[in-house]
This record gives sequence, structure tokens and C-alpha cells, in this order.
Amino acid sequence: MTTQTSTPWLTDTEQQTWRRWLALNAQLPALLHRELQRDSELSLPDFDVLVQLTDDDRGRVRIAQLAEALQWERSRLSHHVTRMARRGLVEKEDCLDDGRGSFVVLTAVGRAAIEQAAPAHVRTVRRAVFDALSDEEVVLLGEMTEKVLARLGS
Amino acid sequence: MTTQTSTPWLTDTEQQTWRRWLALNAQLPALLHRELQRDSELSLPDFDVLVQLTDDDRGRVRIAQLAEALQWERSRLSHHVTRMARRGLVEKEDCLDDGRGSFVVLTAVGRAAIEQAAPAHVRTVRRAVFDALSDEEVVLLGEMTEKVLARLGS
DNA sequence: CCAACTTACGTGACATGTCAACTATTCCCG
DNA sequence: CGGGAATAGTTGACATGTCACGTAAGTTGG
Repeated sequence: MTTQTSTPWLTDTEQQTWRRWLALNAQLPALLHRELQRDSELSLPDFDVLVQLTDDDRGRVRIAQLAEALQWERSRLSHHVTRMARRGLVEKEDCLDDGRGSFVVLTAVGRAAIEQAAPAHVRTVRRAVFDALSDEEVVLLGEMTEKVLARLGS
Repeated sequence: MTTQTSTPWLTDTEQQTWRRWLALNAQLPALLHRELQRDSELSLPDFDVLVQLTDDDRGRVRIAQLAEALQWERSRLSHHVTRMARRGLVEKEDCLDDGRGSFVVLTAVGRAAIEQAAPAHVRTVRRAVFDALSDEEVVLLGEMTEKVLARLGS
């Protein structure tokens, strides 16, 4: 890629940071997925769904709300929930208040699965990410991601 | 998820940083992909492949080397290159030195496509990420990602 | 009340990514 | 040499994600 005067290309520092970001963005989820698969029957998306469900007292969340929390497309979630239901991890339940709506409900099997998988997963996250950073760095990283996220909204 | 004494769960700060990281990790590529699609015929993976090819003088890279640079599975790349070749963005070429190998070669069409798409893409990256951060923050972020990447290697 | 609109979700066709073979070379070493 | 192991890349079956559209239920203004 040749530098063009008309294009505000990135500085060397920015470019380096950007490339590392991209690399990390590719490798970290891959690692988490592999480790999760190795010692559980869950994929990373499965895990994310189950986390959201365990966040609710009754393990029972409306599809749209779940999609919002996960930042997933509705149809993606719909497909995924269908597959998870087939494996017994969750169930679907009609919403009485609103005839259109439905809930995704955590089953005993699903709860057991995430409770079994979570400790190792957290250890992986800690080992891969937080053990590499000082407390101040964690705070700073949190601030930076917040700033960027705020910009994405607009 | 209940905190278990046996599990080294994350501190509140860590958890907050982690959740933001995950959110950003999901939303930023999504934005880049959307914007890229809007004003070019390229997907984000297409773009990444083309960047690697333009990095080479002759726009001509061995499959394995390309997979390494992109951190992609061989077969993913193979499939993707086949599709890109069908659209005329790249071509495959046999390697004379090594009868097993082959090159992916940038075509005129591919070069035109990335040169047309790059400026807007860079602007998006700048607007979404770097405009939100100070110079020091960019440096710090680069250092952190480097540390974490280093840990992923082992 | 009812027609138009919106919202909630599902579905099917298709694009993309993964995994486990497979083919064809090249390498290594007796 | 020659034969087994490694390497380069492809392939096909399958899992996953996207997009456009469909259906049903709620909402709203005349």
C-alpha cells in the first residue's frame, strides 16, 4: 500500500497498535474457544448465551433482550437457540403477556454445563489476559475500551 | 453465576474491563465490515487478504505464508481464495520451486478494489478508534496488546 | 372497529469457517 | 537409491452466521 497524500493513513505507532489489536482480536477468542471445547461440550457462543441466562434470577430471558445483551442479530440467536435446545441446554417457552414473544430458559443440563465449564474458562482468561497486565493497566484498558465503545454508538 | 471460593473469579474492575473488551471485540469488526460493504464490494476478510498481497512487491504470496500472516487456517484461506478468484480479485499460480506449493497473486481488479476501498476504511478506523484515544493511550494500548500476545504464544 | 404500521420472532437460502480426510510432492535417512 | 515421515494445499461434510423475507400478534389513528 503506497502512502497517498490525500489519505490520512495511520502513523507508525498507530499502525503497530492497530495490527496488534487485530492479531489479538483473532487469537484470543480462538484460544478461549479451543480451551473451552477441550474440557467441555460448549462452544464460545454457547457459553456467552449461558452466561446471560445465569445472570437472570430465573434463568429466563426474552429473545430480543438476549440478542441486545449479546449484540447478536435476532436470527443468529434464533438459530443458535434452536441448536442449543436440541442439545438440551436451554428450552423455549411462550410469553403469556405478549403472544409474539418467547423466553429462552436455562435447563438443569445447561446450568450444570456452564457451572462445570466456567472455572477453567475464567482461569484461561486470567492467565491469558489479566496476568499479563498490572492493576493500573487493567483500569486504563477499561477506560480506553469505554471511550471507543462510546464513539461506536454514534 | 455465584462466586465460588475455589474459583479465582475476576475482580469487579477486571470484569468490567473484560466485558467491555468483549463488547468492543464484537462491535468494532462489525462496524468495519458494514462500512466496507457499504462503499465497496469487499468484505473484511477480503480486505485483509488484499492488504497482505499489497504488502508484497509483486503482489504474490505463498498460501502458507499468507495463512501465517493472517493467522487463518489453511483450509479457510483455500476456500476464501477460491471464492476471491471466482470474483477476479486474485489468481492462483503454481510454484516452480516446489511442486506442491502455489502462489496467490493480486490481479489488476483486486488492486483497484483495495485502492478504492482503503481510504474510507482507514478513515473509519481512525474515526472509531484513534480519534478516541490520546497519543499516550495509543502507545499504552500497543504495549498491553503486545504483552498479552506474547503470553498467547506460550 | 379496522386498516396500516410496528414489533417479535422464525425460516430458508446462502456465505463463511472448521474439521478431518485426502493427494501430491518433498525431505530425511538408512 | 528407496521408503517412511513431513509438508503444501485441496476437498467435502458439516457447523455457524447473514440476509431477506414471512407470519403472527400487538398498536395506533381515523
